[in-house]
Amino acid sequence: MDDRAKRIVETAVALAERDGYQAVRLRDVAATAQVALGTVYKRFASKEEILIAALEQESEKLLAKIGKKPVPGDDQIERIRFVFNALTKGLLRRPNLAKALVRSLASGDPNITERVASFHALITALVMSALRGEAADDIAEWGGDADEKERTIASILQNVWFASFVGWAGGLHDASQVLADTDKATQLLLVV
Amino acid sequence: MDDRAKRIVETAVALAERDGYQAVRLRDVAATAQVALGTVYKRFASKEEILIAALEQESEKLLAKIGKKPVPGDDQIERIRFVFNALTKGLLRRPNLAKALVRSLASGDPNITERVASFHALITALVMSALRGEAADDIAEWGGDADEKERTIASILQNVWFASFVGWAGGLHDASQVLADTDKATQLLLVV
DNA sequence: TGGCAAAATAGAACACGTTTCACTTCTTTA
DNA sequence: TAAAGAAGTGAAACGTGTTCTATTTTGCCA
Repeated sequence: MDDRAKRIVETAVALAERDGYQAVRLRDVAATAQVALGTVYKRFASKEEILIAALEQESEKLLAKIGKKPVPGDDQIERIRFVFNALTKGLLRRPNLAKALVRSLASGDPNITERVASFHALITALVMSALRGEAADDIAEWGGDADEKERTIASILQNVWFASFVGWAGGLHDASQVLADTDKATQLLLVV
Repeated sequence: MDDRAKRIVETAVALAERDGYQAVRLRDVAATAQVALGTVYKRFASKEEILIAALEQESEKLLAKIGKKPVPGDDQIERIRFVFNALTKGLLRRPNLAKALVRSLASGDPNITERVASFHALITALVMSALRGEAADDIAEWGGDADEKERTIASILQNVWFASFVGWAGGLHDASQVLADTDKATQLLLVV
């Protein structure tokens, strides 16, 4: 990402953080990032793409923060809880931004499918690293031959977390419910 | 819902079905429904609301279709499979409409929270009726004192299904994966 | 039945995502 | 270093969701 693209994404993040999705007006983004509107569209095909790029950037930060060391916790349940807690709290620190990102994630725009998939893969890697007590950085690299059962469980938990997070974003319930939902699912799946 | 509102929703459904979310142009909806644009906005606060009303209508149809009789199947797993199969296949019959509805469901628009919640409640009722082998119509009424464990499992399965369905809508995977994901979760949760 | 309030209508107007265009400023390369 | 092409710029323009207004139609009631 070149300089201008970085400024564009940063500006979009700042605006989304302050006032949410609708406040990310591309004319404002361009003006604030000191760039012409045409330049924005040379870098990103749409508003959604800018926000997905922001998600990517935030994900990288998260991975940098918790991916280097093995996930802390004495058993699988604790480690899973740690990962989802970090993820959820990290997003909740800037709720407007989080809602905007969710909206883009769930927009169904075919142009961002690939990046949505890579976000998905990142969360899978995090959850699998928690199941194993390893560092996520190690897992992210060899996407291959994981234990089938582990992958299934990781995928289910990820789905539960995501759906519940979407529910939070839509005002269905508050943030603690997201962790509660994920936690219950974790317990039912792992205490077998 | 009065006559005009019905025509508006029907038109929106028809347009979404043919060409998806972006094809639901409110000027076209108004013209086709033989109604002025102002009338559309007197009935519905936004495009999202029209589509959510459509979802409500489709949900009622589904409930009318499979809610009267006890869910068929010899055990919980089979019955759960039946319910999600009916739901998924029903939506997939008109994939463009389904994607448009998902987009509205996940839009996070606070104005539709209540109706999103009632869709959520409907699916919960369906899943719980499958767990028990009863008719969903019976359960939908007394939302109250269900078995805690059953409610938890229903909620988890619903979340898994929804997240996977959003994944399908976003092009992450094909429709059979939605059923496969839900089915795996069902098995892991019920074979305890 | 005449009149009035509510609802509907046609159409203009506004906001913002997106596209286009004519022009200027860099960057590369011969 | 000059020419050519790539990238950037500012501004206009278009499409569509949403709002607003002036006018007409409808339904009701005294």
